[in-house]
Amino acid sequence: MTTWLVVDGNSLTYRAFHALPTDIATSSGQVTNAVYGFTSMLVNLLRDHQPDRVLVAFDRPEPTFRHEQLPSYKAQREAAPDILRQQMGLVRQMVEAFGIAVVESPGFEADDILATVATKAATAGDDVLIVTGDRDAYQLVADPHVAVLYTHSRGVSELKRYDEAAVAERTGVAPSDYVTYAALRGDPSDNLPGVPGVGEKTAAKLVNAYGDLDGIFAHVADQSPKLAANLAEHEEQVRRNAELMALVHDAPLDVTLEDVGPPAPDAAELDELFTFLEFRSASLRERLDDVLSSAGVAVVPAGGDHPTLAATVEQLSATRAVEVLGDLAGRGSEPLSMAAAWEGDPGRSPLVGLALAADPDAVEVAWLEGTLLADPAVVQALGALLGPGGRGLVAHDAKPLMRTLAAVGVSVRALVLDTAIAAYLLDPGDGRYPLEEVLARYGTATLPEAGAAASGQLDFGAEERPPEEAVGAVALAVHHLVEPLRSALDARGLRALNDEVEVPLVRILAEMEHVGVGVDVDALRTLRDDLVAEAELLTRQIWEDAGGEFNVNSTPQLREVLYERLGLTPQRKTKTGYSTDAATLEKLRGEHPVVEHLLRYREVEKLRSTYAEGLLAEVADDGRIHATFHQTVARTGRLSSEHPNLHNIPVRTEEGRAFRKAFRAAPGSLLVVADYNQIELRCIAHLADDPGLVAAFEAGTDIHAETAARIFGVSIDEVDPEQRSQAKMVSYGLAYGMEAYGLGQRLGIPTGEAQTILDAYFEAFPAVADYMERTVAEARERGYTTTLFGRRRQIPELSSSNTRLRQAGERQAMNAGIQGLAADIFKVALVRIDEALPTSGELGRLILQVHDEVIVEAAAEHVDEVSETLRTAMASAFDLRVPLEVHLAAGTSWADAKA
DNA sequence: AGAATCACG
DNA sequence: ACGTACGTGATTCTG
Repeated sequence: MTTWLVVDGNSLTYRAFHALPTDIATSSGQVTNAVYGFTSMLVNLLRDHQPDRVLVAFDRPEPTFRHEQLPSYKAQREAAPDILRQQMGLVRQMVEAFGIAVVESPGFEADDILATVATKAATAGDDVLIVTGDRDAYQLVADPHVAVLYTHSRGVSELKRYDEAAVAERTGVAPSDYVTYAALRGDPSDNLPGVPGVGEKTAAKLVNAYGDLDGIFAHVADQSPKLAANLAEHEEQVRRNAELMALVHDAPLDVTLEDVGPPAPDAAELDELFTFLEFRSASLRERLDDVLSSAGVAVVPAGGDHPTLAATVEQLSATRAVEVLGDLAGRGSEPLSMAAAWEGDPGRSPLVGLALAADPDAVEVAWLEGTLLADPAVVQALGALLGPGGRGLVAHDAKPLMRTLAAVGVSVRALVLDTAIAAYLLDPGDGRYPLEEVLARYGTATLPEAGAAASGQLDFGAEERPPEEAVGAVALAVHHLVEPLRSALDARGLRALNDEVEVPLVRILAEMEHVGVGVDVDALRTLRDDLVAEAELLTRQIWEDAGGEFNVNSTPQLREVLYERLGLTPQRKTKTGYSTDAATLEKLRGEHPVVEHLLRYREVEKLRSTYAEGLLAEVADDGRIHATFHQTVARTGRLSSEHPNLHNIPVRTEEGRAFRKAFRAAPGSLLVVADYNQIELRCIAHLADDPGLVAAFEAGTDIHAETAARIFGVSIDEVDPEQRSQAKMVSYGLAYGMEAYGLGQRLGIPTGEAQTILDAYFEAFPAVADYMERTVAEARERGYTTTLFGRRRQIPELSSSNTRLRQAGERQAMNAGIQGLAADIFKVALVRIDEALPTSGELGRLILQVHDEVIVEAAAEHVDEVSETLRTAMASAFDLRVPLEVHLAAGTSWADAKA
């Protein structure tokens, strides 16, 4: 039995493009994400299916292309980003290097070729497997010899097999009826509208009741009046859809099918292409080698071999450790790599041990048991090796390691590269950068399985000892990544940001985590007890209002009570039903007494659970809270805080501020709080270089009044409070890409009025509008945004055909440059502050940061000096076209530190 | 695991 | 016609 593999090159490249982050790129900047995704999938297909005959079909648009008559279709095709079009050419080269037939037909789409080949082959009795990202191919499995592998909704790594039964299950109709069904439903991805009100369910029902379009339109009168009218009105559209969706089964082909054979890969050419495209993934390489050997082609080991990193371990005694650490300090200019394992949470639980590797080719790594950190001589040796002037250090996620070392008094000053942070800078993704994946993407070596396990979560149960060899392999892997990551950072202009900002910040954050912030536990307990009591009272009151007991914390139950039992007016809908959030309840205030009680309950419950109970649970034995600050989570470059989140401690209500009162300075110290005034708006003024906005900042002390005066065309003295608050809201919304609707909602005014205000703003500050437009255009072209410091953020949604997604991408693009620049400046400020404060900590120590605010615990007698240090360091962190203003205050608690 | 809600900048 | 402000993390409930 002959089996065919018939691949749709266009739709799969397109799918790969959208599934993978767009910055898979060569060091010269050639974007390769779609080529990579396609190649990886092709290799898997060849390996898993071993077809007798294989071909890849491509679109060949011509004026006669039958879709070209649709203006929307053509526009979409032309809107495809350049980086996708370029890659389509590379995909072809790749297919050719695999020795696979490339088939196209002038004036036909790739899927017409799939249909033509499938029909001919199946007629001859062959089995055909079609691989595509286009649902139209479902119609082809009407023939039992044909099955379709369709890309899973998430990208290209998963393919789902559709035979006749699977299509019927997915759509509710037989494959032979698919065209009729799809014509009724329409296909938004191809810009083909269907009948309004007819979705998948109705379309399937009509098809199954009346068979074909003629049957359906003959029975229009039998439908409900609304459906009948819609069907009648859109008959022409539906018939045209059907014509466009029905695949052509006799497209002229430029190959003879009998001549199509199995893949005949050219190993040398593939190797050259892989090298050119900088495909370094060891896993892809292995899969390719499988394909090459089953095609009977000798594997050419090139592009560097991929050693599996095996480490032999020297277990160090205390005396030997001092010796080895001393040796390492004295010899070699290469940085040292380090990896560690903990018994529990990295950096927060006892250290099992750490491995050190002196160079990438080392086979032997040194292993220090965690217990050695109790030995003063070992600690001193570590300090000499890693402290100021010590040998360079690289690690993957160095902060937990530094925190552990800070706890024994070693301030690690030698870090030169953190491979997790480098990966984050190269492509800030989901906040997770497992060493294995970084290695697959940028490296030339492979981690053994145990090492992979160790690199994920270096935490092991009490009974299960971590294999030292595995941790050692991690240290070697980190070493192997130094060169590729450095050149990748260089190629993208990220080296300065990495070396001068992110890397120095690691130790600063580690020490802040280690020092922690003091809290008044008794005060928190009192708050908790009061809140618990009030929450109980409110619960009873709400039950009384509602006429029965229910779980007030349950949104579904509350929804039932409010909108069904009590008959309140539903406002907004969420995915699951009517909303009950605070904005909704505000609007329902007058309708029933329960609303008031609910609003209060929510407030009390939030404070009780998240802040009272939540913070108490995080207080360590030393009476302080030691949060973890994440440097590789926020896509904009901001920091985040976890366990607990110290970035969202209440401040906006008096009651909430009680929690800030519980954050206290140690006896003899004060908390000095320094925050940037309006940093994001100042960033906008700088980036847009808007003369009006710059002047507004230079003019006076009240930026919102200044802005209002310019928007409403009045003098600064004539600005009324409402105008000022409207101006303030516009300024805040600006950085988020707010539209008139959103502004109106927040100001409680109609969208039209909000639009008038927005228009007036952009008329007063035209360069701001230009900046926003420019930013989005540039991001759309490149697929990513950059800050002034070069920080990148991929925004693949910008090329989405889904309007909602695309608009969300545009807002992200507008925001990323602004929030990101503010974050960059803030991080520089932290580094400057750390440089300016004596390392002894005798003046004060950084303990907290909240996006634009830093808190230093300062010796009471040095508060003025520390304040000046903070002001200077922060104000001079970066030169904007407007001054960076710093607000300072000091007090015994976070709440008291206000001026 | 995801949704809803809400705290912060 | 639709959806409508960016970025985080914690808590609670639910299927």
